[in-house]
Amino acid sequence: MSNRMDRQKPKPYHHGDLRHALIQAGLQLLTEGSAASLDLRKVARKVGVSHSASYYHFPDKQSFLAALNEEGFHRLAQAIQDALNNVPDTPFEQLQGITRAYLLFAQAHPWLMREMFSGLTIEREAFSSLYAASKEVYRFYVEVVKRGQEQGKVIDGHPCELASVLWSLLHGAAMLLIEHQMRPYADGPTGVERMVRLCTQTLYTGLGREEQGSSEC
Amino acid sequence: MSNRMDRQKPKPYHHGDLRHALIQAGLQLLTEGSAASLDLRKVARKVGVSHSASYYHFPDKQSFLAALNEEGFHRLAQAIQDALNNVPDTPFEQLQGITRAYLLFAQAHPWLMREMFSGLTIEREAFSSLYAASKEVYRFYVEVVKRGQEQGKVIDGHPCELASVLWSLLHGAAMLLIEHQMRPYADGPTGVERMVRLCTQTLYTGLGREEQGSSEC
DNA sequence: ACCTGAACACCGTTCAAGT
DNA sequence: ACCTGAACACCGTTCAAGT
Repeated sequence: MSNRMDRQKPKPYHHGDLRHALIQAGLQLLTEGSAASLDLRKVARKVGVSHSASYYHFPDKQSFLAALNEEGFHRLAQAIQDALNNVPDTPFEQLQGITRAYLLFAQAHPWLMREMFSGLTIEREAFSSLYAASKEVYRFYVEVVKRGQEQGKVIDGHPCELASVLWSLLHGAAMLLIEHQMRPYADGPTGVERMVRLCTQTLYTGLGREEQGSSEC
Repeated sequence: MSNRMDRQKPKPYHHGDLRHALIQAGLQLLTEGSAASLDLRKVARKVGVSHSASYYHFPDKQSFLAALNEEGFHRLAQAIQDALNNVPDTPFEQLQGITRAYLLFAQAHPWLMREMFSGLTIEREAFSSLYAASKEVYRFYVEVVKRGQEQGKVIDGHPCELASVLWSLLHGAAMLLIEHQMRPYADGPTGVERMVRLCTQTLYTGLGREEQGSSEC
């Protein structure tokens, strides 16, 4: 995304592109999971640079975390995009694809997801580009709802509102999943797939039913 | 819950029931919202006690936070209980009641909710009583699903699985709500009520529809 | 323009010592 | 049994100084 390596890496003094390296190291630490909350000095150490160096690129820790979150949203959006591209253009399949992408992403990057959505470490409102990145994800939900409505397969209603409900279910499922709050049926890859089907089905047809007759299943 | 004040508050040396006072002060700081992440020394200061005093009651910060979370889950369970008691015994009403209780609780105690579900500050597995407290909340979902099934108003399926989906939607909605991720239609009390209806409706009848004919609404 | 090193305030945790 | 005070390691942030 950033255009900093188009020059042939002059490596002028100590580090060619420190800002980028810091973010990368931060994401790395996040995947290693050692991060209760990211530690600026540890990140600097990992990059092999003085701890005060980062202050040239980020005014404070919160800004650094915001940059991490932003990258996280970009990757999440990419994952969703890829999933939608590899799935038939029917509302149900799209819904299922987006659900699967979301849950698998969360399972693959639990600490990143926690960082992105904890609400503890940064005020999202204060960082407009971060807000934009999160909207990027949100847009997919709106798109899926809209296309479903055009095909007459999704109920009427303001697409943004319905998209919010959709996101809510995916997000809640993702978070409870990585907090191991829905064991044992959601452990491992097969468990996730089971959860995907459950969520999709619920989103599509709901939990209630009209007919009172009992049916076996 | 703890039986420490049945003696007539002897106030023996400096503080009669420090453990309880620390938790109370922590919850207080959480409601004041100044808490990016709780600060043991600040809590001690608020209680008017030395910062090392808390280490007699909690082995470390994480244990203290676990106690806070536990209290949070108890309060959440209580709020849900109250809501269910004041609502007709039909599955739809119960679903709506539980949804409303969850969202209102989150809106009233955003920092507590973030703390409880961030997953950043404590490992929930390590604290069995905390785990039990969260199950206390989970049980309500299972109950609602089961009763709905008994009345033939909820689809077949393992109650725990369906309850997980239910919790997912509520939880995601609550978190996105307090992160202001679903503005503008969910600001203020009327906005929350709108969200409650949306979530309940979606849970009950889903987003999809079979009939292709267009209907105005 | 970009980075280092020393310095400061502050937090989590420990431990010997107080009542 | 319950609490204090000094002490230590470590983090976020600043600032004068280096290249």
